[in-house]
Amino acid sequence: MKRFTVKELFAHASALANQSVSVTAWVRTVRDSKTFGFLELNDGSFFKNVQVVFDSDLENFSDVAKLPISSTVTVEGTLIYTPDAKQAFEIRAAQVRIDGYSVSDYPLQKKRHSFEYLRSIAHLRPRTNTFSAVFRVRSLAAFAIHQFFQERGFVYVNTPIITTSDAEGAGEMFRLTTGTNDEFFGKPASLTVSGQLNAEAYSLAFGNVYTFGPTFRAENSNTARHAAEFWMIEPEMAFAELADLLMVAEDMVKHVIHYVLEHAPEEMAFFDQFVEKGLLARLQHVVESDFARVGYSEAIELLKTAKVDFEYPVSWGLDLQSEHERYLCEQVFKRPVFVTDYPKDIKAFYMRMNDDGKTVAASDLLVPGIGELIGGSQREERLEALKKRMVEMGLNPEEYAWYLELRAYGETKHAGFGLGFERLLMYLTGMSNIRDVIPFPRTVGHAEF
RNA sequence: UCCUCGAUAGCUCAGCGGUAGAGCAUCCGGCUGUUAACCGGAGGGUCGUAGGUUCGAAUCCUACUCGGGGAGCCA
Repeated sequence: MKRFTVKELFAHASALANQSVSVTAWVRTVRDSKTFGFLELNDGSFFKNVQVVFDSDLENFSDVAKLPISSTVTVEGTLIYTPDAKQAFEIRAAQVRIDGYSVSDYPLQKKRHSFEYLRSIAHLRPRTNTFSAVFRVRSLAAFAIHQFFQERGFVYVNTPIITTSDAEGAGEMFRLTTGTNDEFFGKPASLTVSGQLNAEAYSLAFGNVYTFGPTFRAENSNTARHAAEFWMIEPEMAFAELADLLMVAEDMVKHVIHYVLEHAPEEMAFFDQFVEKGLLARLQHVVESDFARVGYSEAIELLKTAKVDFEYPVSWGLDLQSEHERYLCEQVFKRPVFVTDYPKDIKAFYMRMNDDGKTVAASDLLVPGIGELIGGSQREERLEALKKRMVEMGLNPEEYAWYLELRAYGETKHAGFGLGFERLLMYLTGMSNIRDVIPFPRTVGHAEF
């Protein structure tokens, strides 16, 4: 008898009507009465469960009826097509073989659990509806990102996880040690906080490149949006200006949304119903509308004239606070918004100075509910200007010798951005805590599992 | 790191000075079409830890630990 996955059964239910099928899966729930019962099975291949009807003709009827949740069974039976019932089809069991017993203290019950509790059993939570949906979407979104860049000729570069450059300017680093006093690499080494500088080198050879890999920040952040280990996508484009970069960023976000809506409709409908009401309408709106663009200076004016009492002051030269970012994208523009041309003093040394001498060609993409999803800039390609900025910001140009050589040997304008993959997932799924979109999250004080 | 809220049964919570409760889960029984099935019964707790106030503390006070939310840092 041919064995099918649950996904295959759902895909071909009408064609398989009245045929003999076999499926091996875990028991999600059992309901029984005196002479018959129902099993709901899931084998991980599909979001929905397959319903199995079994009756007292089975020699092991009472054993099956008492199966603890998450036991493993192989069912052989006839597929009954039931398009008018709550389930599209069911399997009338001729035989239920018990492959492996679970036990009655299985921590996942047939009820809603809090996300906090599920975090404490991170090894089991992928068996729940919510996390099954989250991590399938995570997989699809990762593929969609590769697809987007590959189709546009970007070269995927694996930038190093271990780095000895001491001040990439993107936060606290984890120091690496072998446990002895020797410096394995001859000098202090750390886990990377960004692949950007390395990606720039490759963009000045291949033109368009992107990285997609893990990133580490040793910051004592305790929020729903920060983790010590997360994944980041960093495209870098030669011969490109800030405006070119923003177009790519917008197209990429839309592509990923489109892809997951098309390839995970059951999961996305589940999020819309149980995680964030209105999610599908929100994403549809994003795909169909143009992202807003506003200069930092104009954004400051909008905030100054806003009829809202902000906790933090607004004035030109200060960085935008969370409440300001939220006001801009949620109240003023009601969609994702690129804020561009920030004051040079609140941005990194490598960002390209604008002609006004006060602002740099940088942009953050702010989205409702998440805050900063993307941070990017045109890079300073002019060797002397770059050196000048490094000195002004207290960096030693000698430590960036190879980075400066990129400018010396055929300088050209180029631009890139960093996208926090988990933040994108939060935006796609409506999940509100970054710890719930990473399989085994690492945050301050937490690296279990 | 700061602010704030919280910690009571396996899970989600109520009780807020006077002998510890509910729903779900578990176990037992019933039920011929269920959909987080339903109905009946049972078992299950040194009320986060340590100290204090009080005749008496889950309840009030202090410290600590852990967790949620917000802020900063950022992606």
